[in-house]
Amino acid sequence: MTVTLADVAARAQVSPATVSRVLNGNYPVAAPTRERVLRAVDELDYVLNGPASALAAATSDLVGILVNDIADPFFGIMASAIQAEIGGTGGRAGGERLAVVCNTGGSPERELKYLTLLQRQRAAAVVLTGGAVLDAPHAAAVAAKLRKLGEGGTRVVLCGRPPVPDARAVALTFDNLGGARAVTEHLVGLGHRRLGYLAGPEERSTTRHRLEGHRAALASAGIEEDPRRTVHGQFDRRSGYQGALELLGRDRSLTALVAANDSVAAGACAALRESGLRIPEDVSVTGFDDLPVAMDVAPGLTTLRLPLTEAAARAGRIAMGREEAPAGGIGGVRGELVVRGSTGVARD
Amino acid sequence: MTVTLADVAARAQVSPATVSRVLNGNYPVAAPTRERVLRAVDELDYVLNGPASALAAATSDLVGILVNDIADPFFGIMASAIQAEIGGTGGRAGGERLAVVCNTGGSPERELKYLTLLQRQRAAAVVLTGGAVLDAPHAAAVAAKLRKLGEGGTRVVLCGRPPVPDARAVALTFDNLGGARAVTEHLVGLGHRRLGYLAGPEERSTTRHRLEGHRAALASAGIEEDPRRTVHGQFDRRSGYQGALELLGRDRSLTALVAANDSVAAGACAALRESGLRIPEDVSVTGFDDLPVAMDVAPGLTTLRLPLTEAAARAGRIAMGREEAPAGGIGGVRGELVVRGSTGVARD
DNA sequence: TCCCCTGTAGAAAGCGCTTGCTATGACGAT
DNA sequence: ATCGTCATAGCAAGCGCTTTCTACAGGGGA
Repeated sequence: MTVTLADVAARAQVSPATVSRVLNGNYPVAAPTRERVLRAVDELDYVLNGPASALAAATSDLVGILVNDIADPFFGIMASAIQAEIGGTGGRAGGERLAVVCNTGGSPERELKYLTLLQRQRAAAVVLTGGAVLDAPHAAAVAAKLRKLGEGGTRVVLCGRPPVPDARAVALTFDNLGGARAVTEHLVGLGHRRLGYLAGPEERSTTRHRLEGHRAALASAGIEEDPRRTVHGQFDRRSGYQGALELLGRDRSLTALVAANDSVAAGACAALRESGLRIPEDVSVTGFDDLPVAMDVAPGLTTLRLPLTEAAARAGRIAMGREEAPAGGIGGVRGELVVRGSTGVARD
Repeated sequence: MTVTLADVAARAQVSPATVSRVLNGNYPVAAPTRERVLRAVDELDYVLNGPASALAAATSDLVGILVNDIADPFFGIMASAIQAEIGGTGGRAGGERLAVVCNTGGSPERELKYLTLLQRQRAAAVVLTGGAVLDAPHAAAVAAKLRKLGEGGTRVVLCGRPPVPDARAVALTFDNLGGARAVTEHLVGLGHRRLGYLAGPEERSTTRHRLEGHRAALASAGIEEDPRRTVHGQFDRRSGYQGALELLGRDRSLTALVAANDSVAAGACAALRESGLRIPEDVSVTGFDDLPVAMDVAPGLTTLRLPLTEAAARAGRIAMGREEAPAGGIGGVRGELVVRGSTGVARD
């Protein structure tokens, strides 16, 4: 029924071993023989059986990319950049891996499930992107799983995620704290003293670090922290919309809204518009990440640009073994404040 | 080194066959035996070897999702919905498949490459989303590949893609033509007679069909078609921006800009704003798809809402064999016009 | 001339799992 | 008491590939 290695071997009048070697290109095969084999492969339209190959070789050409939400452009952009580095060129030796994106939906269970599935497939590498869940038991479970993956020969790379101790995993961390501080400092510099904060999901590392940066900036400006000026939600537009209404309902005198990311900020802008508040005259708004949407809201969003594409591409290269891991297995990625029209001097 | 089925069998004092059957749950195993096995699995922290299993069973639990551009929310949303249906529950029998998203970047070569890779992995199903490349040789190559996949037992589902003849593939097609006509008719109804069209990549089916719908609406309104009022580009924001400038440069008297999708429309809005033109007083703008960005541009985008999530979920279910394929293997999906602030009566 | 080295190909032993077929009790039926 | 029938469990034969080890030429160097 299906064509196998043996069929090719028969047709090319060589042994299966030789065919395998031609296909993998990691053993000397005389040129005429090679050509004969290649011709047979072509004539029979032979397709290697992946599972069999993976079983025999004890590795596969699968690379997993875990994302928290594939519908979120933040992850779409990273996944795209990683995959571009992975879907490379030629043979097991060279590259030619199947980059697969797995959507965890931010759920630790599904994250573990996917890691197990990838472990089961004996994946060549795994790249985990975005914030981690900080809940201790889950963090421990994930760490254990990553450790096992590493021991099993799977290369593990974290991109935009805190390092995992003992898990020979390379981590590229985003400077969320510093970035968030820069954003809030910008606002403070414009005279804002009453700022609302639209945070992400409570237990997420990204949420935590950005919030810390915000608070650090407030503290060093001598602004007292008021828990009623922070609301938690998801990292999406809807949460931004609802959160902004909530914050404004609690305290109409806020002059600035700091959002956990650009999608949230976009939602906040919509809420402000509908409330008849002008941006930035009445309320300034800031985002984070600098996704395309930052340019679509009017006025353009002041935000912190994260070099997502570059960082993700680097993660992909490291996962493929085409680039050195940073010293100590941990590399930091910094962002850059981009000032657009959504922020202005505070009213009053 | 690694724990195998045999280890589990030894520990549970049963044969490997029994362990396999407990794990797959498709053969009667006495309750006490089953429990003993399960306990052993747990104690040894056993993880099934996917390749070995796939080899022996001649199928795998991989489901491929092909997208043209993972960084585009259009595909992100669909991938997310498909994956949600696929990353189901329990055992080979029940569902528990590994949904993997493959980013073709719109390139036919990569599309073929991924299909081969999936064929190589003996994927259980493949879902292809979004427009197809219409170039004849490539279309034929893809069709041949899909046919082979189908013969190999892989279920093939097309979502938002034209049907492929002879390739026992289920197709869920979007009514791009009808939707585009509705959009343009809306504009014509508002008195617009000079409309620019920002099209997608030339050879893409989506581009073609939407353009046809637009032209059909113009024709039935007795508006003469002017090729200088159409520009082609990518399905992204940047193309919308540049295309709008180009179109306006050619003919400043346009009163409406019809975009191939929302991202393009968002770019066009930015271009209009920068050109000092008001939306919709000076120029009306329309999008297509109704992605989140449609609500972020100001004013909100009049667009054609496609039920992406529903359609994709359905495609996922069909791929999993959990839902009947539509009669004849082809199902149509219609959109709905959503009128927001970006369109108004034509000036003059 | 003989031997050893280098280059190339084959034989064969698995990799870890699934599954058709067979074996074994335990029962109720005859 | 005897036998057919279920319900379970084991045996063993692969699934299609990789890779170690062995075999065999041909070609120098001694």
